[in-house]
Amino acid sequence: MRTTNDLCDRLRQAIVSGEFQPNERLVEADLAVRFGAGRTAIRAALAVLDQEGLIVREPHRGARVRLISAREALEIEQVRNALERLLARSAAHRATSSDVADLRAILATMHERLRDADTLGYMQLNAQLHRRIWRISDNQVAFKMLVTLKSQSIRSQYGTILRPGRPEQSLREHEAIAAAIAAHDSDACDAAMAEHLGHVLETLQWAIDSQERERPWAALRESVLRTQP
Amino acid sequence: MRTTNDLCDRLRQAIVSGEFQPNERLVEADLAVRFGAGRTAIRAALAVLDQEGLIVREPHRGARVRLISAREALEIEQVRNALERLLARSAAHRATSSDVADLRAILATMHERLRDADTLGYMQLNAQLHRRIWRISDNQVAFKMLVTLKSQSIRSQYGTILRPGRPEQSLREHEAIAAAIAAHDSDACDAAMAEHLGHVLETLQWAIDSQERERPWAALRESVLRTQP
DNA sequence: AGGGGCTAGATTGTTCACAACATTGTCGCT
DNA sequence: AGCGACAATGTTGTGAACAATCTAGCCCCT
Repeated sequence: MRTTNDLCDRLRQAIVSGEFQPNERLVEADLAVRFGAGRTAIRAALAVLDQEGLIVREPHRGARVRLISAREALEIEQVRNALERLLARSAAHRATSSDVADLRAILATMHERLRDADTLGYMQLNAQLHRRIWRISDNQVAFKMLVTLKSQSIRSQYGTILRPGRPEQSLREHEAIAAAIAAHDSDACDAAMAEHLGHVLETLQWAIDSQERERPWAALRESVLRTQP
Repeated sequence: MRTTNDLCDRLRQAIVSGEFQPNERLVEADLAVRFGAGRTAIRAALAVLDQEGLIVREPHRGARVRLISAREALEIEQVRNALERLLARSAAHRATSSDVADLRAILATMHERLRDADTLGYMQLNAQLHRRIWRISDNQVAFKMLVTLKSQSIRSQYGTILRPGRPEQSLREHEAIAAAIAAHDSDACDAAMAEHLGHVLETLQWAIDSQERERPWAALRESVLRTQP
Protein backbone atom coordinates (compact mmCIF):
# COMPACT_ATOMS: atom_id res chain seq x y z
CA MET A 1 0.00 0.00 0.00
CA ARG A 2 2.79 2.39 0.75
CA THR A 3 4.09 1.59 -2.71
CA THR A 4 0.71 2.35 -4.22
CA ASN A 5 0.36 5.68 -2.47
CA ASP A 6 3.93 6.60 -3.26
CA LEU A 7 3.42 5.63 -6.87
CA CYS A 8 0.26 7.64 -6.96
CA ASP A 9 2.11 10.75 -5.82
CA ARG A 10 4.88 10.23 -8.37
CA LEU A 11 2.40 9.79 -11.19
CA ARG A 12 0.44 12.83 -10.10
CA GLN A 13 3.63 14.83 -9.92
CA ALA A 14 4.59 13.69 -13.40
CA ILE A 15 1.22 14.80 -14.75
CA VAL A 16 0.94 18.19 -13.05
CA SER A 17 4.55 19.02 -13.86
CA GLY A 18 3.70 18.59 -17.52
CA GLU A 19 5.84 15.50 -18.06
CA PHE A 20 2.83 13.98 -19.76
CA GLN A 21 0.92 16.15 -22.16
CA PRO A 22 -2.85 16.53 -22.03
CA ASN A 23 -4.65 13.82 -23.96
CA GLU A 24 -1.47 11.75 -24.00
CA ARG A 25 -2.18 8.06 -23.67
CA LEU A 26 -0.92 6.44 -20.48
CA VAL A 27 -0.09 2.84 -21.35
CA GLU A 28 -0.01 0.72 -18.23
CA ALA A 29 2.91 -1.44 -19.30
CA ASP A 30 5.02 1.59 -20.19
CA LEU A 31 4.29 3.27 -16.89
CA ALA A 32 5.16 0.04 -15.12
CA VAL A 33 8.69 -0.07 -16.51
CA ARG A 34 9.08 3.71 -16.20
CA PHE A 35 8.32 3.70 -12.49
CA GLY A 36 9.74 0.26 -11.82
CA ALA A 37 6.49 -1.15 -10.53
CA GLY A 38 4.07 -3.91 -11.41
CA ARG A 39 1.11 -3.29 -13.63
CA THR A 40 -1.23 -3.95 -10.72
CA ALA A 41 0.18 -1.05 -8.73
CA ILE A 42 -0.02 1.24 -11.77
CA ARG A 43 -3.61 0.20 -12.21
CA ALA A 44 -4.49 1.11 -8.62
CA ALA A 45 -2.78 4.47 -8.97
CA LEU A 46 -4.67 5.17 -12.19
CA ALA A 47 -7.94 4.41 -10.41
CA VAL A 48 -7.17 7.04 -7.78
CA LEU A 49 -6.07 9.63 -10.32
CA ASP A 50 -9.22 8.96 -12.28
CA GLN A 51 -11.32 9.65 -9.21
CA GLU A 52 -9.33 12.84 -8.64
CA GLY A 53 -10.18 13.93 -12.15
CA LEU A 54 -6.60 14.15 -13.31
CA ILE A 55 -6.99 11.47 -15.96
CA VAL A 56 -9.82 9.91 -17.95
CA ARG A 57 -10.28 6.18 -18.43
CA GLU A 58 -12.39 4.64 -21.13
CA PRO A 59 -13.25 0.93 -21.08
CA HIS A 60 -10.71 -1.14 -22.99
CA ARG A 61 -9.15 2.05 -24.30
CA GLY A 62 -6.91 2.97 -21.44
CA ALA A 63 -6.17 6.15 -19.56
CA ARG A 64 -5.27 9.58 -20.86
CA VAL A 65 -4.30 12.82 -19.21
CA ARG A 66 -7.43 14.86 -18.84
CA LEU A 67 -7.55 18.15 -20.68
CA ILE A 68 -9.19 20.79 -18.54
CA SER A 69 -11.39 22.95 -20.74
CA ALA A 70 -11.49 26.71 -20.35
CA ARG A 71 -14.99 26.45 -19.02
CA GLU A 72 -13.98 23.88 -16.44
CA ALA A 73 -11.02 25.99 -15.39
CA LEU A 74 -13.45 28.81 -14.65
CA GLU A 75 -15.69 26.46 -12.69
CA ILE A 76 -12.73 25.28 -10.66
CA GLU A 77 -11.70 28.84 -9.96
CA GLN A 78 -15.20 29.68 -8.76
CA VAL A 79 -15.21 26.73 -6.40
CA ARG A 80 -11.76 27.68 -5.17
CA ASN A 81 -13.13 31.16 -4.59
CA ALA A 82 -15.96 29.86 -2.43
CA LEU A 83 -13.73 27.55 -0.40
CA GLU A 84 -10.92 30.03 0.13
CA ARG A 85 -13.38 32.61 1.40
CA LEU A 86 -14.64 30.08 3.91
CA LEU A 87 -11.11 29.30 5.06
CA ALA A 88 -10.09 32.95 5.13
CA ARG A 89 -13.00 33.68 7.43
CA SER A 90 -12.05 30.83 9.70
CA ALA A 91 -8.36 31.76 9.61
CA ALA A 92 -9.08 35.29 10.78
CA HIS A 93 -10.86 33.73 13.73
CA ARG A 94 -8.19 31.27 14.72
CA ALA A 95 -4.85 32.80 13.77
CA THR A 96 -2.20 32.89 16.50
CA SER A 97 0.58 35.43 16.61
CA SER A 98 3.04 32.90 15.20
CA ASP A 99 0.66 32.29 12.30
CA VAL A 100 0.60 36.00 11.58
CA ALA A 101 4.38 36.19 11.81
CA ASP A 102 4.68 33.42 9.23
CA LEU A 103 2.32 35.21 6.88
CA ARG A 104 4.32 38.43 7.25
CA ALA A 105 7.56 36.57 6.54
CA ILE A 106 6.13 35.04 3.38
CA LEU A 107 4.86 38.45 2.24
CA ALA A 108 8.29 39.98 2.82
CA THR A 109 9.90 37.33 0.63
CA MET A 110 7.23 37.90 -1.99
CA HIS A 111 8.24 41.55 -2.05
CA GLU A 112 11.83 40.51 -2.73
CA ARG A 113 10.87 38.15 -5.54
CA LEU A 114 8.75 40.84 -7.10
CA ARG A 115 11.59 43.35 -6.85
CA ASP A 116 13.94 40.83 -8.52
CA ALA A 117 11.34 40.08 -11.21
CA ASP A 118 11.49 36.41 -10.18
CA THR A 119 8.03 35.51 -11.45
CA LEU A 120 8.30 31.77 -10.85
CA GLY A 121 9.54 32.28 -7.31
CA TYR A 122 6.74 34.74 -6.71
CA MET A 123 4.13 32.26 -7.88
CA GLN A 124 5.51 29.56 -5.61
CA LEU A 125 5.38 31.88 -2.61
CA ASN A 126 1.89 32.90 -3.62
CA ALA A 127 0.79 29.28 -3.43
CA GLN A 128 2.69 28.87 -0.17
CA LEU A 129 0.88 31.83 1.39
CA HIS A 130 -2.49 30.44 0.46
CA ARG A 131 -1.58 27.02 1.82
CA ARG A 132 -0.43 28.63 5.06
CA ILE A 133 -3.85 30.26 5.39
CA TRP A 134 -5.49 26.92 4.74
CA ARG A 135 -3.48 25.43 7.60
CA ILE A 136 -4.47 28.21 9.97
CA SER A 137 -8.15 27.70 9.29
CA ASP A 138 -7.77 23.99 10.05
CA ASN A 139 -10.62 22.59 7.97
CA GLN A 140 -9.36 19.23 6.73
CA VAL A 141 -12.26 18.64 4.38
CA ALA A 142 -11.91 21.94 2.56
CA PHE A 143 -8.12 21.57 2.61
CA LYS A 144 -8.16 18.29 0.75
CA MET A 145 -10.60 19.62 -1.79
CA LEU A 146 -8.45 22.65 -2.47
CA VAL A 147 -5.36 20.50 -2.93
CA THR A 148 -7.02 18.34 -5.56
CA LEU A 149 -8.53 21.38 -7.25
CA LYS A 150 -5.10 22.95 -7.40
CA SER A 151 -3.57 19.90 -9.07
CA GLN A 152 -6.32 19.93 -11.66
CA SER A 153 -6.03 23.59 -12.52
CA ILE A 154 -2.31 24.14 -12.25
CA ARG A 155 -1.84 24.10 -15.98
CA SER A 156 -4.48 26.75 -16.63
CA GLN A 157 -2.98 29.11 -14.13
CA TYR A 158 0.32 29.63 -15.90
CA GLY A 159 -1.09 32.40 -18.04
CA THR A 160 -2.66 34.45 -15.25
CA ILE A 161 0.56 36.01 -13.98
CA LEU A 162 1.48 37.31 -17.40
CA ARG A 163 -1.05 40.12 -17.33
CA PRO A 164 0.76 43.47 -17.08
CA GLY A 165 0.66 44.97 -13.60
CA ARG A 166 -1.05 41.92 -12.15
CA PRO A 167 1.74 40.81 -9.76
CA GLU A 168 1.88 44.20 -8.04
CA GLN A 169 -1.88 44.27 -7.57
CA SER A 170 -1.86 40.67 -6.41
CA LEU A 171 0.69 41.45 -3.71
CA ARG A 172 -1.39 44.35 -2.41
CA GLU A 173 -4.42 42.09 -2.23
CA HIS A 174 -2.48 39.46 -0.31
CA GLU A 175 -1.34 42.09 2.15
CA ALA A 176 -4.95 43.15 2.72
CA ILE A 177 -5.85 39.54 3.44
CA ALA A 178 -2.96 39.10 5.86
CA ALA A 179 -3.86 42.36 7.59
CA ALA A 180 -7.45 41.20 8.09
CA ILE A 181 -6.20 37.92 9.54
CA ALA A 182 -3.85 39.78 11.88
CA ALA A 183 -6.77 41.95 13.01
CA HIS A 184 -8.96 38.85 13.51
CA ASP A 185 -11.59 40.51 11.34
CA SER A 186 -13.43 37.65 9.66
CA ASP A 187 -15.74 39.79 7.59
CA ALA A 188 -12.92 41.92 6.25
CA CYS A 189 -10.85 38.83 5.51
CA ASP A 190 -13.72 37.21 3.64
CA ALA A 191 -14.19 40.41 1.65
CA ALA A 192 -10.46 40.77 0.92
CA MET A 193 -10.22 37.17 -0.25
CA ALA A 194 -13.33 37.59 -2.39
CA GLU A 195 -11.85 40.72 -3.93
CA HIS A 196 -8.55 38.97 -4.58
CA LEU A 197 -10.01 35.84 -6.13
CA GLY A 198 -12.49 37.89 -8.09
CA HIS A 199 -9.54 39.55 -9.76
CA VAL A 200 -7.86 36.18 -10.27
CA LEU A 201 -11.03 35.00 -11.97
CA GLU A 202 -11.08 38.07 -14.20
CA THR A 203 -7.43 37.56 -15.05
CA LEU A 204 -8.04 33.91 -15.85
CA GLN A 205 -10.87 34.92 -18.16
CA TRP A 206 -8.51 37.43 -19.76
CA ALA A 207 -5.83 34.78 -20.22
CA ILE A 208 -8.31 32.40 -21.81
CA ASP A 209 -9.62 35.10 -24.15
CA SER A 210 -6.14 36.16 -25.25
CA GLN A 211 -5.21 32.54 -25.79
CA GLU A 212 -8.21 32.03 -28.00
CA ARG A 213 -7.40 35.22 -29.85
CA GLU A 214 -4.12 33.58 -30.81
CA ARG A 215 -5.64 30.22 -31.61
CA PRO A 216 -9.25 30.77 -32.68
CA TRP A 217 -9.65 27.15 -33.71
CA ALA A 218 -9.37 26.01 -30.10
CA ALA A 219 -12.77 27.42 -29.17
CA LEU A 220 -14.33 25.90 -32.26
CA ARG A 221 -12.86 22.47 -31.62
CA GLU A 222 -14.03 22.60 -28.05
CA SER A 223 -17.59 23.51 -28.92
CA VAL A 224 -17.71 20.66 -31.41
CA LEU A 225 -16.45 18.21 -28.84
CA ARG A 226 -19.04 19.46 -26.35
CA THR A 227 -21.96 18.70 -28.61
CA GLN A 228 -20.98 15.04 -29.10
CA PRO A 229 -19.35 13.71 -25.97
CA MET B 1 -14.70 -0.95 -16.35
CA ARG B 2 -18.43 -0.68 -16.44
CA THR B 3 -18.42 -3.52 -13.94
CA THR B 4 -16.03 -1.60 -11.72
CA ASN B 5 -18.11 1.56 -11.76
CA ASP B 6 -21.29 -0.37 -11.21
CA LEU B 7 -19.71 -2.26 -8.35
CA CYS B 8 -18.48 0.99 -6.92
CA ASP B 9 -22.00 2.38 -6.85
CA ARG B 10 -23.40 -0.74 -5.26
CA LEU B 11 -20.75 -0.72 -2.55
CA ARG B 12 -21.28 2.98 -1.92
CA GLN B 13 -24.99 2.41 -1.69
CA ALA B 14 -24.45 -0.42 0.77
CA ILE B 15 -22.31 1.82 2.96
CA VAL B 16 -24.43 4.97 2.94
CA SER B 17 -27.61 2.96 3.48
CA GLY B 18 -26.08 1.64 6.66
CA GLU B 19 -25.76 -1.95 5.52
CA PHE B 20 -22.21 -1.84 6.81
CA GLN B 21 -21.66 -0.26 10.18
CA PRO B 22 -19.01 2.40 10.77
CA ASN B 23 -15.64 0.87 11.59
CA GLU B 24 -16.82 -2.48 10.27
CA ARG B 25 -14.07 -4.37 8.50
CA LEU B 26 -14.58 -4.87 4.80
CA VAL B 27 -12.82 -8.11 3.86
CA GLU B 28 -12.13 -8.23 0.16
CA ALA B 29 -12.87 -11.92 -0.25
CA ASP B 30 -16.22 -11.60 1.53
CA LEU B 31 -17.25 -8.64 -0.57
CA ALA B 32 -16.23 -10.56 -3.67
CA VAL B 33 -18.65 -13.42 -3.00
CA ARG B 34 -21.34 -11.02 -1.72
CA PHE B 35 -21.35 -8.97 -4.92
CA GLY B 36 -20.44 -11.85 -7.21
CA ALA B 37 -17.27 -10.20 -8.49
CA GLY B 38 -13.57 -10.90 -8.53
CA ARG B 39 -11.31 -9.63 -5.82
CA THR B 40 -9.57 -7.31 -8.27
CA ALA B 41 -12.78 -5.48 -9.05
CA ILE B 42 -13.56 -5.14 -5.34
CA ARG B 43 -10.07 -3.81 -4.84
CA ALA B 44 -10.53 -1.11 -7.50
CA ALA B 45 -13.86 -0.11 -6.01
CA LEU B 46 -12.29 0.13 -2.57
CA ALA B 47 -9.60 2.39 -3.97
CA VAL B 48 -12.23 4.77 -5.31
CA LEU B 49 -14.24 4.74 -2.10
CA ASP B 50 -11.07 5.40 -0.17
CA GLN B 51 -10.37 8.42 -2.32
CA GLU B 52 -13.93 9.59 -1.74
CA GLY B 53 -13.37 9.35 1.97
CA LEU B 54 -16.09 6.78 2.57
CA ILE B 55 -13.71 4.13 3.86
CA VAL B 56 -10.23 3.98 5.36
CA ARG B 57 -7.51 1.60 4.25
CA GLU B 58 -4.44 0.72 6.24
CA PRO B 59 -1.55 -1.22 4.73
CA HIS B 60 -1.98 -4.97 5.16
CA ARG B 61 -4.88 -4.33 7.49
CA GLY B 62 -7.67 -3.89 5.04
CA ALA B 63 -10.49 -1.45 4.63
CA ARG B 64 -13.06 -0.26 7.14
CA VAL B 65 -16.09 1.97 6.91
CA ARG B 66 -14.98 5.43 7.93
CA LEU B 67 -16.62 6.92 10.97
CA ILE B 68 -17.31 10.60 10.41
CA SER B 69 -16.60 12.46 13.62
CA ALA B 70 -18.84 15.23 14.87
CA ARG B 71 -16.14 17.73 14.10
CA GLU B 72 -15.78 16.47 10.55
CA ALA B 73 -19.54 16.55 10.07
CA LEU B 74 -19.43 20.24 10.95
CA GLU B 75 -16.55 20.83 8.54
CA ILE B 76 -18.48 19.09 5.79
CA GLU B 77 -21.53 21.19 6.50
CA GLN B 78 -19.46 24.37 6.31
CA VAL B 79 -18.04 23.36 2.96
CA ARG B 80 -21.49 22.47 1.74
CA ASN B 81 -22.60 25.88 2.89
CA ALA B 82 -19.93 27.62 0.83
CA LEU B 83 -20.58 25.56 -2.29
CA GLU B 84 -24.36 25.79 -2.13
CA ARG B 85 -24.16 29.55 -1.82
CA LEU B 86 -22.05 29.65 -4.95
CA LEU B 87 -24.52 27.48 -6.82
CA ALA B 88 -27.53 29.38 -5.52
CA ARG B 89 -26.00 32.60 -6.82
CA SER B 90 -25.39 31.04 -10.20
CA ALA B 91 -28.83 29.43 -10.27
CA ALA B 92 -30.55 32.76 -9.72
CA HIS B 93 -28.64 34.02 -12.74
CA ARG B 94 -29.43 31.16 -15.07
CA ALA B 95 -32.84 29.80 -14.08
CA THR B 96 -35.37 29.42 -16.87
CA SER B 97 -39.12 29.54 -16.34
CA SER B 98 -39.32 25.76 -16.52
CA ASP B 99 -36.65 25.53 -13.81
CA VAL B 100 -38.71 27.81 -11.60
CA ALA B 101 -41.84 25.76 -12.30
CA ASP B 102 -40.01 22.59 -11.20
CA LEU B 103 -38.90 24.24 -7.98
CA ARG B 104 -42.44 25.39 -7.25
CA ALA B 105 -43.77 21.88 -7.90
CA ILE B 106 -41.26 20.36 -5.50
CA LEU B 107 -42.13 22.95 -2.87
CA ALA B 108 -45.82 22.19 -3.25
CA THR B 109 -45.19 18.50 -2.65
CA MET B 110 -43.05 19.38 0.35
CA HIS B 111 -46.02 21.24 1.77
CA GLU B 112 -48.12 18.11 1.41
CA ARG B 113 -45.54 15.87 3.08
CA LEU B 114 -45.24 18.32 5.94
CA ARG B 115 -49.00 18.42 6.35
CA ASP B 116 -49.12 14.60 6.41
CA ALA B 117 -46.22 14.51 8.90
CA ASP B 118 -44.29 12.36 6.41
CA THR B 119 -40.83 13.29 7.67
CA LEU B 120 -38.89 10.84 5.53
CA GLY B 121 -40.68 11.93 2.38
CA TYR B 122 -40.05 15.55 3.30
CA MET B 123 -36.34 14.91 3.71
CA GLN B 124 -36.16 13.22 0.32
CA LEU B 125 -37.89 16.13 -1.36
CA ASN B 126 -35.61 18.50 0.49
CA ALA B 127 -32.59 16.77 -1.05
CA GLN B 128 -34.32 16.73 -4.42
CA LEU B 129 -34.92 20.47 -4.28
CA HIS B 130 -31.28 21.16 -3.53
CA ARG B 131 -30.15 18.86 -6.34
CA ARG B 132 -32.51 20.63 -8.71
CA ILE B 133 -30.86 23.93 -7.82
CA TRP B 134 -27.44 22.37 -8.41
CA ARG B 135 -28.58 21.34 -11.87
CA ILE B 136 -29.82 24.83 -12.67
CA SER B 137 -26.51 26.40 -11.74
CA ASP B 138 -24.71 23.97 -14.06
CA ASN B 139 -21.33 23.85 -12.34
CA GLN B 140 -20.12 20.28 -12.82
CA VAL B 141 -17.12 20.63 -10.54
CA ALA B 142 -19.11 21.88 -7.57
CA PHE B 143 -21.87 19.39 -8.36
CA LYS B 144 -19.59 16.38 -8.05
CA MET B 145 -18.09 17.68 -4.84
CA LEU B 146 -21.49 18.18 -3.29
CA VAL B 147 -22.56 14.66 -4.25
CA THR B 148 -19.55 13.08 -2.55
CA LEU B 149 -19.95 15.36 0.47
CA LYS B 150 -23.55 14.28 0.76
CA SER B 151 -22.65 10.60 0.74
CA GLN B 152 -20.12 11.19 3.49
CA SER B 153 -22.43 13.14 5.75
CA ILE B 154 -25.70 11.35 5.18
CA ARG B 155 -25.47 9.47 8.44
CA SER B 156 -24.94 12.60 10.53
CA GLN B 157 -27.91 14.36 9.05
CA TYR B 158 -30.55 12.00 10.34
CA GLY B 159 -30.79 13.84 13.62
CA THR B 160 -31.22 17.33 12.22
CA ILE B 161 -34.87 17.03 11.27
CA LEU B 162 -35.88 15.92 14.74
CA ARG B 163 -35.58 19.37 16.24
CA PRO B 164 -39.04 20.67 17.18
CA GLY B 165 -40.35 23.24 14.71
CA ARG B 166 -37.42 22.78 12.37
CA PRO B 167 -39.31 21.38 9.34
CA GLU B 168 -41.70 24.32 9.21
CA GLN B 169 -38.86 26.83 9.39
CA SER B 170 -36.89 24.84 6.82
CA LEU B 171 -39.75 24.99 4.37
CA ARG B 172 -40.07 28.77 4.73
CA GLU B 173 -36.34 29.12 4.07
CA HIS B 174 -36.59 26.97 0.96
CA GLU B 175 -39.42 29.13 -0.29
CA ALA B 176 -37.31 32.23 0.17
CA ILE B 177 -34.52 30.62 -1.87
CA ALA B 178 -36.89 29.63 -4.65
CA ALA B 179 -38.41 33.12 -4.67
CA ALA B 180 -34.97 34.68 -5.05
CA ILE B 181 -34.20 32.31 -7.94
CA ALA B 182 -37.51 33.17 -9.60
CA ALA B 183 -36.69 36.86 -9.25
CA HIS B 184 -33.19 36.29 -10.68
CA ASP B 185 -31.79 38.07 -7.64
CA SER B 186 -28.36 36.50 -7.07
CA ASP B 187 -27.52 38.47 -3.95
CA ALA B 188 -30.82 37.66 -2.30
CA CYS B 189 -30.49 34.01 -3.26
CA ASP B 190 -26.98 33.83 -1.82
CA ALA B 191 -28.23 35.44 1.38
CA ALA B 192 -31.27 33.17 1.60
CA MET B 193 -29.13 30.06 1.11
CA ALA B 194 -26.62 31.31 3.67
CA GLU B 195 -29.43 31.90 6.13
CA HIS B 196 -30.88 28.45 5.48
CA LEU B 197 -27.62 26.54 5.77
CA GLY B 198 -26.59 28.60 8.77
CA HIS B 199 -29.68 27.25 10.51
CA VAL B 200 -28.89 23.75 9.29
CA LEU B 201 -25.44 24.11 10.79
CA GLU B 202 -26.90 25.28 14.09
CA THR B 203 -29.35 22.39 14.07
CA LEU B 204 -26.57 19.93 13.34
CA GLN B 205 -24.61 21.33 16.27
CA TRP B 206 -27.71 20.95 18.40
CA ALA B 207 -28.18 17.35 17.26
CA ILE B 208 -24.56 16.54 18.08
CA ASP B 209 -24.83 18.16 21.48
CA SER B 210 -28.02 16.35 22.39
CA GLN B 211 -26.53 13.08 21.16
CA GLU B 212 -23.55 13.59 23.42
CA ARG B 213 -25.83 14.48 26.30
CA GLU B 214 -27.34 11.02 25.94
CA ARG B 215 -24.04 9.24 25.46
CA PRO B 216 -21.36 11.27 27.22
CA TRP B 217 -18.74 8.57 26.65
CA ALA B 218 -18.82 9.22 22.89
CA ALA B 219 -17.07 12.58 23.24
CA LEU B 220 -14.48 11.09 25.56
CA ARG B 221 -13.77 8.15 23.27
CA GLU B 222 -13.42 10.49 20.33
CA SER B 223 -10.96 12.79 22.08
CA VAL B 224 -8.86 9.79 23.07
CA LEU B 225 -8.85 8.51 19.51
CA ARG B 226 -7.88 11.96 18.27
CA THR B 227 -4.74 12.14 20.43
CA GLN B 228 -3.38 8.83 19.12
CA PRO B 229 -4.42 8.37 15.51
C1' DA C 1 -9.12 4.16 -56.56
C1' DG C 2 -11.95 3.20 -52.75
C1' DG C 3 -14.50 0.75 -49.34
C1' DG C 4 -15.57 -3.43 -46.49
C1' DG C 5 -14.08 -7.17 -44.12
C1' DC C 6 -10.39 -9.66 -41.91
C1' DT C 7 -6.24 -10.89 -39.55
C1' DA C 8 -2.34 -9.53 -36.46
C1' DG C 9 -0.56 -6.80 -32.94
C1' DA C 10 -1.14 -4.09 -29.02
C1' DT C 11 -3.52 -3.02 -24.81
C1' DT C 12 -6.64 -3.56 -21.24
C1' DG C 13 -9.49 -6.50 -17.96
C1' DT C 14 -9.59 -10.61 -15.04
C1' DT C 15 -8.24 -14.72 -12.67
C1' DC C 16 -5.19 -17.25 -10.05
C1' DA C 17 -1.45 -18.49 -7.21
C1' DC C 18 1.79 -17.12 -3.99
C1' DA C 19 4.49 -14.01 -1.14
C1' DA C 20 4.31 -10.45 2.58
C1' DC C 21 2.38 -8.97 6.54
C1' DA C 22 -0.63 -8.47 10.75
C1' DT C 23 -3.15 -10.77 14.32
C1' DT C 24 -4.13 -14.30 17.37
C1' DG C 25 -3.49 -18.24 20.05
C1' DT C 26 -0.19 -21.51 22.06
C1' DC C 27 3.75 -23.11 24.40
C1' DG C 28 7.58 -22.93 27.38
C1' DC C 29 10.07 -20.47 30.70
C1' DT C 30 10.49 -17.84 34.95
C1' DA D 1 0.14 -16.70 37.05
C1' DG D 2 2.71 -13.59 33.95
C1' DC D 3 5.44 -12.80 30.01
C1' DG D 4 7.85 -13.29 25.76
C1' DA D 5 8.98 -16.09 21.68
C1' DC D 6 6.85 -18.42 18.09
C1' DA D 7 3.94 -20.96 15.11
C1' DA D 8 -0.92 -20.84 13.00
C1' DT D 9 -4.29 -18.44 10.63
C1' DG D 10 -6.44 -15.01 8.05
C1' DT D 11 -5.96 -11.20 4.96
C1' DT D 12 -3.83 -8.15 1.88
C1' DG D 13 -0.31 -7.04 -1.84
C1' DT D 14 1.85 -8.40 -6.15
C1' DG D 15 3.30 -10.67 -10.27
C1' DA D 16 2.44 -13.74 -14.16
C1' DA D 17 -0.51 -15.74 -17.30
C1' DC D 18 -4.75 -15.73 -19.93
C1' DA D 19 -9.05 -13.82 -22.03
C1' DA D 20 -11.53 -9.88 -24.04
C1' DT D 21 -11.34 -5.98 -26.66
C1' DC D 22 -9.68 -2.29 -29.55
C1' DT D 23 -6.72 -0.51 -33.41
C1' DA D 24 -4.29 -0.52 -37.52
C1' DG D 25 -2.76 -2.36 -41.54
C1' DC D 26 -3.71 -5.43 -45.29
C1' DC D 27 -6.06 -7.75 -48.92
C1' DC D 28 -9.72 -8.49 -51.91
C1' DC D 29 -13.62 -7.18 -54.41
C1' DT D 30 -16.24 -3.80 -56.98
